[in-house]
Parts: sequence; structure tokens; C-alpha cells
Amino acid sequence: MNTKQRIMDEALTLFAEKGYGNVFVAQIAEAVGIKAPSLYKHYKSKQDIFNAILDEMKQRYDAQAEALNMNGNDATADAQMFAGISEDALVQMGIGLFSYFLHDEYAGRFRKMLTMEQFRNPELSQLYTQQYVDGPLSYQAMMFTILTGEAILAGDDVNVMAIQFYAPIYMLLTLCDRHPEREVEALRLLEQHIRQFNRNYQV
Amino acid sequence: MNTKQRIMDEALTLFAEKGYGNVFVAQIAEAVGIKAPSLYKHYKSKQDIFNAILDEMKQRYDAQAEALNMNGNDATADAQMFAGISEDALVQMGIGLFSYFLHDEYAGRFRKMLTMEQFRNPELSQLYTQQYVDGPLSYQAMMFTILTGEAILAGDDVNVMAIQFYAPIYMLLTLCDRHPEREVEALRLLEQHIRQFNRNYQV
DNA sequence: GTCTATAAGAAGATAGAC
DNA sequence: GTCTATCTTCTTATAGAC
Repeated sequence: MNTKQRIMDEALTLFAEKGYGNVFVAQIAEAVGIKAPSLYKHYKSKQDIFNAILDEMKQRYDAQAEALNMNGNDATADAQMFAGISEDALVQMGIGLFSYFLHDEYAGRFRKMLTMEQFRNPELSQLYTQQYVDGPLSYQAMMFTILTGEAILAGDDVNVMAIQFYAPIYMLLTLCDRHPEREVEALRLLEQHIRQFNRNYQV
Repeated sequence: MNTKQRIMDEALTLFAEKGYGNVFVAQIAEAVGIKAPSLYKHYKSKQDIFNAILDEMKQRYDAQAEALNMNGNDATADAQMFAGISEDALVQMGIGLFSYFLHDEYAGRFRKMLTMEQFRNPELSQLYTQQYVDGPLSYQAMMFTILTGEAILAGDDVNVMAIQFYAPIYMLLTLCDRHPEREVEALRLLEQHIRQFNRNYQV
């Protein structure tokens, strides 16, 4: 495997565990199996490694956003996807979102890193908010626009529906980032939440 | 003012801005108006300052938890407090919780610091979860136990009600920690959420 | 309790051989 | 591309005068 890629990968793992400032280039090098000075043949500084991780994550996010129409540009394009959705399908979609966020190897490490670094500069704040708040909310709002439009659910304000649907997912996700052992409990509560949500907005 | 106290205060401000590892004792000293070595007459190490902040915050939390019966021990003690609650009062309580969390000087700085340090060790994870997830959830569950018991609201599962009520507050709070300029928007959405929540659980 | 001077060590980064 | 050796700077902490 490409050494440049492996450096990024091991660095992300370490940054996610300890935070950027508490990781030393020697540790990254050791994880890769080389000595610290060798890193500088691939990246010009420690910050450069961090930036590379950021760039890759932005690329992945954009690719995913495009695939899911999370930009809201082409909101009704996949109306069919939600058109005939049942309570069970809604549960599956919420749990799927949660599980993807929680278990995707790269995404999970990146989220923890960003959680720790989010206050360091405005770009990181923006990125966090886009990926874990505004992005999901606008996607959910789009979904509820379709579901209420098709009279599958009944609600006046799709933005309120979106936050009521998504905020518990978000909170349980960040809970499990701290306490992976509470995943079962979180999943149970999440399912109950979504079933209740569905009842709350029944037509 | 007590120098020992001022060191703790300035250190918390800096830790909340940059994270523990990115703050140097010389910066803390400068903020206090003394030289770095003088700090060591008050605290034996940088970590010792951090621990003192933690201890103070735990004390404050315990005092507040006792005042609000957030332990769930004496759940029905202040039933009267919620007994005749109206929609507007529920809005006030949600917004009050949000605003208190957001604007309390000490609490706000402490939350940001804990957000950055939460993965560093299990004690900090526990503390974060207790203060911002389990504590508020158990308090809200107690409240909804009373409100459903008195038939002011209708719901089968107080834990689901608690997470549906509180998770949006939590998410908007962490959003405003990153983007204080979005407070107005957050407050508007929060109010709409609570009014909708009230309708969802109307008797 | 605060200062100056300084020890002791850690950490990022470079030089140059292989 | 990787290594050893090393530079430079930063950072925590101590010593000891005032």
C-alpha cells in the first residue's frame, strides 16, 4: 500500500484518539513502521498531514452529498425512494443513518477528530456543522417535504420535523462515540424514538 | 481576588479556546498577570490546574443536581412545579434550559473544554455524558412522568419523550458553541420545536 | 508570592549518507 | 525513500534571590 496513504490513515487514527496536539510525528511514523524523518519525504509538515486528511474527507463528503442529493438542489429527484415508505422503512432509514455514521471506519475516526478540533479554527467549525448538522438536516427536510407532499406523513413544518427526527440520532451517535458499549441501548431507544415519531406525524 | 482562583479562571478560558494541550503555562500566567514560575506556588503542575477546574465543575453540578432533583431520587417532590404547566411554560422551560446552558459563563467554557477533552480518558467521557446527556434526560423524563401522570400531556414512554424534547436542545446548543452568531436562528427553531412537541403530545 | 535564570527534556524539522 | 545524527525551538518545571 502507498506509504503516503498509510501515513494519512495512521495519523487519522491517532488524531481521533488523542487530538492533533497530543500526537507526535514520531508516533505516526512508528505506527506506519518508519522513522519520523522519513515522513517529511511525503508531507512537508505535521499540519500538512492534517490538511491532507481534511481534503480527503471533504472529497468523500462531496461525493456522498452528490449521490444523495444532500445539496437540496435536486430535491425531488429521488421522490420515488421515499414515496411508499412505511413505518418500518423509516425505522430502517434512521437506524441505517445511525449505524453508517457510527461504524464507517473512516467517517468515525474523522468525526472524533473533528469533534476535538472544531473550535480551533472557523474552517473546522464549518466543516463539522456542514457534515453533522446542516447537511443531515437539509437532507431530512427534503425527505419530509416529499413525505408530507405525498400525504404519507402529516406535518406543517419540515424543518421542525427534520430536527425532531435527526437530533436524537445525532445525540445518540455522539454518545456512542464516547461510550461504544452503549450502542445496544442507543439502538433500542432510537427505534422507539422513530416509531413514536411516525405516530406523532401519522396522517 | 484570590490568585489561585484567578489562575483557574484564566486557565479555563484558554483551555476552552485552544484545548488543554495547546495552552502553555506561560499563557495562563500572562493572562493572570504573573510569570509562569509563580504559578507553581499555587498549583504543582499544569495538570493540577486542570484537575482543580474539574473538581469545581463537579461540585457545581452536584449542587445544581441536588437543587433540581436531577438524581431522580425524589422525583415527585416538585410535582407542583410542573403540575399546571402550559404550552408557553414548556417553551419557556426549554428556552430557559438552552439559554442557561449557552450563556452561563463558567458552564459554557467548561462545556467547550470538555467537548475537546472528552476522549482523552474515561473520567472525562463519563463527566460529559452525565452533564449533557444522562443528567438532562433523566430530569426531563421525571418531568414527563409528572406531566403524563397528571394527564397534562399524553405519551406512553417518558424516555422517548425526554429524548425527543431534549435532543434538539442539545444539538442546537452544540451548534451555537461553534457558531454563536446563529443563536437567533437556533432560538426560533427551538421554539417551533417545542410548540410542535406540545401538539404531538397533546391530551 | 513574585521574580530571573536555568535545567531538563520533548518535539518538529533538516542534513546528508546509503 | 529510509536511515542516523543533529539543530532549533519550545515547554514544563525547579532553584534560589528578593
